Amino acid sequence: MSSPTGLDAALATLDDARRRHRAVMSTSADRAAKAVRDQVVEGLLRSGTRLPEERLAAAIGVSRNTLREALSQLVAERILVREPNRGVVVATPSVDDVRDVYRVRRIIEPAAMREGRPTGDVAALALAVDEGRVADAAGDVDAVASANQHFHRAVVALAGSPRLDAQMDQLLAEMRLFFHQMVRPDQFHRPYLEQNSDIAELVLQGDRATAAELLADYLAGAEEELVEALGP
Amino acid sequence: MSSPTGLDAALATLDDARRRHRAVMSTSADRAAKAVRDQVVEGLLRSGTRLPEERLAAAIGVSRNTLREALSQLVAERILVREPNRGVVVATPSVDDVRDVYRVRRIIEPAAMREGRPTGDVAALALAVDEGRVADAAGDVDAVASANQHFHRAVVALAGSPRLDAQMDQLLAEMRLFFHQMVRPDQFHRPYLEQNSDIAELVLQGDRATAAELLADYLAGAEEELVEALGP
DNA sequence: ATTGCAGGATTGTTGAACAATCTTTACGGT
DNA sequence: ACCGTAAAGATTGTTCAACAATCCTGCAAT
Repeated sequence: MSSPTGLDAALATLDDARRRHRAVMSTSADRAAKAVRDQVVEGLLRSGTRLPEERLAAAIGVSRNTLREALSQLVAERILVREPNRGVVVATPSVDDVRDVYRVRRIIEPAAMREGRPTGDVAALALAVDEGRVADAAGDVDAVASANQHFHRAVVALAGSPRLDAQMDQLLAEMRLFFHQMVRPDQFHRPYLEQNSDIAELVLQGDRATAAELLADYLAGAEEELVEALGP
Repeated sequence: MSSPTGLDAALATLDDARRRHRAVMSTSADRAAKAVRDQVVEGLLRSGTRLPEERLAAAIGVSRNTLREALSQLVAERILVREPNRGVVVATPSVDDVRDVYRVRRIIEPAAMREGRPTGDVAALALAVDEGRVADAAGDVDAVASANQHFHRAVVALAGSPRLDAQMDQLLAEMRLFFHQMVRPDQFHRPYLEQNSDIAELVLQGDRATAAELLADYLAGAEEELVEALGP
């Protein structure tokens, strides 16, 4: 089927490039969604703030119709909440939300770890651990938080499942909302550096079962700490 | 805080009614999304068919802008696929998709079963089993398929997790796409009636651990059968 | 057969419009 | 001063019409 010249391969490469290019550009609505999502995740848009369509659209440089599409997307991601006839508001997660997110994480993360398909990138785990160490040494609290999220994303990526990856990304975005609502989030992530390191070590040694168990305990502890820091 | 008259309760009831009313009506885009989703799930819109915005919008009785919002939602649900500058098409699931959906189901369903929170409705399981028996007795193949889906939805509902429920609904919609692409889907679901019954029995007896194990095996078998029936 | 090129169709995106609904302000009664 | 209410103003939900960019089709020319 394939030609003797390298043509087929070259064509495939070009096709890939085109696909990547389109993925980068994406639609206007996706870019708008990303813009808003980033602001929320970054903590610039706090829980409870209302988002007026007209002004927001103008700020992002997109039409109100397009923005609307973006906002619907974010509502589906549970980052925003729609209040009929009153617009969308940045979600203010309840304790129930924290418990539910952790319920899902406690199921997905250890399971993904045990799954461990060849597609899964083990090195990414170690990388995230290092990233955390560097950030901690530099005293950059936000970077430590980011590294921690990268670690957990890498854990789920071990399963090599696009659907799990997508859901994990959503859960991590929700987690950012939790953090921004904590009273004193400063030192929340730091203690987990050590545990991440232990878990990565176990995975590298091939002992996924104990790694998964450790991770489960870890998550249970983190959940309680978060509920504590959030419950009024 | 509560008044001696039943006023507070009455107000709360009215508020509930309003909320329900709004949930039923929802937005125009949500209704459009449901209309298209139903057609795909029902099998009236087959994999690969292109969906022209103008005609579709007219058919549903909604503006092109609103339809667009609905289509984006369905793309996010993986029921449709967007081909840039060429519109949306009903997704044609690959074997990889089947494997990934089952990978997620094998993780989520047994875990939800083990979770077993008080919120979870055990009776719903038995109900779905009965529904399947009735449908089978009536020789209604589609109804057997529906009952089977209700069973698995009930399994996940045992965890009492809104987020898991939402994901399961998406996965089940994707499953419908798989079925409609099978060569001979007629007798696919029937053999699972028995297994569903066994699992429900175990759960009712409180032996969730073995129920979960049985379910996991069941899912692994179903996956292979589906891949077989789909692989060209 | 393949290439090049008009012409038509469809998508991506915008802007303006309008009814329905919310919010605010101002007003008048008590 | 307090309360409810009515008018005014702002915002949302939704539609329509438009237009550039892109894709598809058929046809002619090589």
